Amino acid sequence: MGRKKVELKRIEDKSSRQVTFSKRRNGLIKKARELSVLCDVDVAVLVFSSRGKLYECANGNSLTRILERYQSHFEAEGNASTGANESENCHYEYTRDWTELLHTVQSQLEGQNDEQMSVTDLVQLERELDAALLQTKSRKNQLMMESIRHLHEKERMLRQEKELLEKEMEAMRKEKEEGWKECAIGNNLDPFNPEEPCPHQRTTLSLLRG
Amino acid sequence: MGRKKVELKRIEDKSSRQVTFSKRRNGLIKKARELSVLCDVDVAVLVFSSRGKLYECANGNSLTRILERYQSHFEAEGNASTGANESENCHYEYTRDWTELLHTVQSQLEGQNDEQMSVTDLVQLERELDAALLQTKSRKNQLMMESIRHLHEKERMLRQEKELLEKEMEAMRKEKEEGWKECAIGNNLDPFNPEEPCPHQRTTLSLLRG
DNA sequence: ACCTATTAATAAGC
DNA sequence: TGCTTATTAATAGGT
Repeated sequence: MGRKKVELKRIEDKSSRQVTFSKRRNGLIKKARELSVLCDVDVAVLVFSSRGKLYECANGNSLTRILERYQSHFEAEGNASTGANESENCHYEYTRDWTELLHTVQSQLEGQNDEQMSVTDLVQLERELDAALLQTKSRKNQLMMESIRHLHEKERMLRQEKELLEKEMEAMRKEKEEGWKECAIGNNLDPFNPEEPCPHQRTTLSLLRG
Repeated sequence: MGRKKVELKRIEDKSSRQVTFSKRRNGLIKKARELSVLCDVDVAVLVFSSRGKLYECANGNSLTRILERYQSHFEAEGNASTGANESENCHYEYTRDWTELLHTVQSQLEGQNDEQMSVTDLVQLERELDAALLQTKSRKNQLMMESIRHLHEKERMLRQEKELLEKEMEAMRKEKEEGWKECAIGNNLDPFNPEEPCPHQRTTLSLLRG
């Protein structure tokens, strides 16, 4: 889809290859996003340029995305709580750790780390990432389950209200019919309705009866 | 790029969504393959359908190898003759019966395996378990999100119904008041009620009036 | 980066 | 699913 049709083979010219890479990479990611939104599915795209070790990803469920989200979240509420209780402190500590973690991973991915990390370091890193991931997933699940529970409760309440309304309505309908009947045959007041039915009515009815 | 421009939002009609999913998934994978060939980079695409099925496209080795864990299965169960190279077999629909996997793990745990499993075997086993886990999580998420959406819709409906009932009730209340008033001042029948109000009533009223 | 002629993807319909 | 076609979207090559 350009000025010329292109063959499906490696572009030999380095510059053109780089340009095409950039354009098509963006296109691919855009399309991945569209697919995930339109069809409501999870999509991940990873692109490893052989040299620069760049990587890209699309859609919410990937590890990277989750970690990024956590990072921004952390940065957003940065000055918020000054550690009132233990659990808040704990949370703060964790997110702080994660930010560091992210930086570590990032420099890893960018190859800027000058291959400093030993296998032991990497094992440790993996453990920490696993922990972060676990916590993230746990929190996500918790929120989703809460949401579902809450919605169920809401539904229950609404059903109850509706039922009540329907009953009231039925009662009203009956009462009205009764009322008409009684009014019609000259029985003045609705015995079920203790409310004073407006003095005028009482008077008028007395007159009729008398 | 079709007969009509489409909004970037979830396609609500299930059937259209499925069709679009199928088309765009193929398109995405095609583009991924083109990018990897033209620009000589490693690309991985993972797509989890709403039912948790995994479609993937991966080429190259480096870190992508992590994602290639699924490939061995297809080489195993498909015609192995189409071996060729990795990037050729770029598109799979991954469906697997996990029962076997579980049996393997079980014998592992029970030590009945006579520690036959080599590290290589265990690596493979880990990969397969990872895959199973991924698919399971994807499916779980899908179901939870569906549930939430559904509950929201239900809530909306119930609110609407309730509103309607309240309006009806208000109308009824008004009507009733009107009715009482009219009855009281001697206007016999409810002009809004076309139903024949039982002959007896009519007779009685006539007598009263006469 | 931006610009368009051109090709490629795809929405709708069958 | 697969095919067709009117349209839109992506992008190759140029600046």
